[in-house]
Amino acid sequence: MREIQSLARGLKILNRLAEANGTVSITTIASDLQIDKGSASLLLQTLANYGFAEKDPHTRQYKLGPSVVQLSRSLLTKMPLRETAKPFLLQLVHDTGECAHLGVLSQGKVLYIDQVESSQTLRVNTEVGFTAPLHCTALGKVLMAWNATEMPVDFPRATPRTIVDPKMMQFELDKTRSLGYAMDDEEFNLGVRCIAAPVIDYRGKVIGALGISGPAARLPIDRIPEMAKKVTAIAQALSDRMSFIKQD
Amino acid sequence: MREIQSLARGLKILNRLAEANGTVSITTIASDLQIDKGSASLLLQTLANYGFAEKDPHTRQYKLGPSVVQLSRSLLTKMPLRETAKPFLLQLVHDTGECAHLGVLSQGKVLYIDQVESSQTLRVNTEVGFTAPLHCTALGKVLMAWNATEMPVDFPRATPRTIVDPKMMQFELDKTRSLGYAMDDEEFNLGVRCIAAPVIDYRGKVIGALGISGPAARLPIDRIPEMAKKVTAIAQALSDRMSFIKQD
DNA sequence: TACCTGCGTTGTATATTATACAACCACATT
DNA sequence: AATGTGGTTGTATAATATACAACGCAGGTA
Repeated sequence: MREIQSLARGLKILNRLAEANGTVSITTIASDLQIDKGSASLLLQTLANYGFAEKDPHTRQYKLGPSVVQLSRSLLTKMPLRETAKPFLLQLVHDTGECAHLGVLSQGKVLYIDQVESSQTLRVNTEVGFTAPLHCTALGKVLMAWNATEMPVDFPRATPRTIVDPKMMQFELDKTRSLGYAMDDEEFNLGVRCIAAPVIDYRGKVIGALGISGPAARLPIDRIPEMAKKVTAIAQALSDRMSFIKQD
Repeated sequence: MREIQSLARGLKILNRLAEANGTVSITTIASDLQIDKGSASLLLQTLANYGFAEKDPHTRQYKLGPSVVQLSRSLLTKMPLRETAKPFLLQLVHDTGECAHLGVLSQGKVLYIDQVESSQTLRVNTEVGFTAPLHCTALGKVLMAWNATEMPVDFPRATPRTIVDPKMMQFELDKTRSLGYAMDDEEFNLGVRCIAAPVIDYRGKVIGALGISGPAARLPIDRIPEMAKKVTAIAQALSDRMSFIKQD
């Protein structure tokens, strides 16, 4: 597998800009990514030429440019899974009263590609594009359970309840596969529980996961099976629908 | 201005993937962008390694990868203009009953950064990321009027009412500057009128535009001044607020 | 089934071009 | 005004992207 170095460097810079809080200086980028200051300058200029980065002419610092927003829209609007899933997410919110998510694998993480909030809260959809670790989210466990290659090497702790032992995780994934759904029991955010189930392709491949999340108080352990039934039912219905979509 | 060729090629490929409908083959990309088939293959592989492109293993075709969605979210959630503008957009929708937009300049086009739909329609925010030509949109005229460098060379016709003559456009921009707002009189979509006003920085720079759009029937010519007053009032209020934001 | 065609990948030699280094310049800070 | 930090740019070098060609694979067709 050959890789074009300068392109790879440019992409790494984009990721670096994305994880920064504000703007970033060239020297910071250069030292973080171990590349020459002058080379970094050229790469940033190129990124800026195409709108992928933007330079504040005053501070001479860089940040992400607007082109990435265009690309994102292009991807999201053409994604059959997302388009198809929308009504199912709405239905799920209606059935459970909790907010619903749709996620896919991206670079060893869960990428949230759609979300429907429960009734009262009318917050906008900024959570689209959010990424979370696989091992401490319900969506992530589902994606791991049916994509063996995607198992991360370490499981950093997010809360006291996070599963950090690989053996325990194996057990957890076995359970997920046999039950047909996964749960996140305050393993990512304290006080929040999630339940997720797989979305299956026309080829039988797990291409995504959908689920609900809510405060632990509204999702007590003894109600989990009942709620999980609703989640798996919707996921199954969506999978059935997806089986007609040949594309991709 | 030096440009890193291979990075530039990679970014061009991303744009090419974005404008495609479905997936794209390597040969198509190579011939469209006038690059060697083998080189294109390497570039695509590199893009795929970082999640910026995705290869369908079956058809061997490529499409955009999920990383762009992450980048987009990172940009949008950290954009002070967008965060600050939200309540003003909501207010504008409340005041006028029409749907409101917020846009910025990107690569010689208007990029829609946020949108609030009027009451009944509950469509999701997929229009974020949409781009339109400058010369036939109200937002675009505003951005052009106060950014002299951004004048495009040609003005392709979108509807019979599109202004295609550069002289006429100069007049239009003069009018925009003196009135403090711009209008799109069915110049982009037949039956749709828009009104937009500038959003101004703490430095006095026009950093964006906000506006409303609605069916011509609800926005007759004789009601334009009255509606424009509401738009400019909100834009002014947002500008005042933005004057406290030093960042960027 | 066998052949053919079109497409993607990969090996390799070449020279293009990215890179590192250093000098220069612009700011900001003291 | 002087000093230091950080960005840009010129230039020589060699690393590396590139083009070309050969190979392999899959799909379609006879």
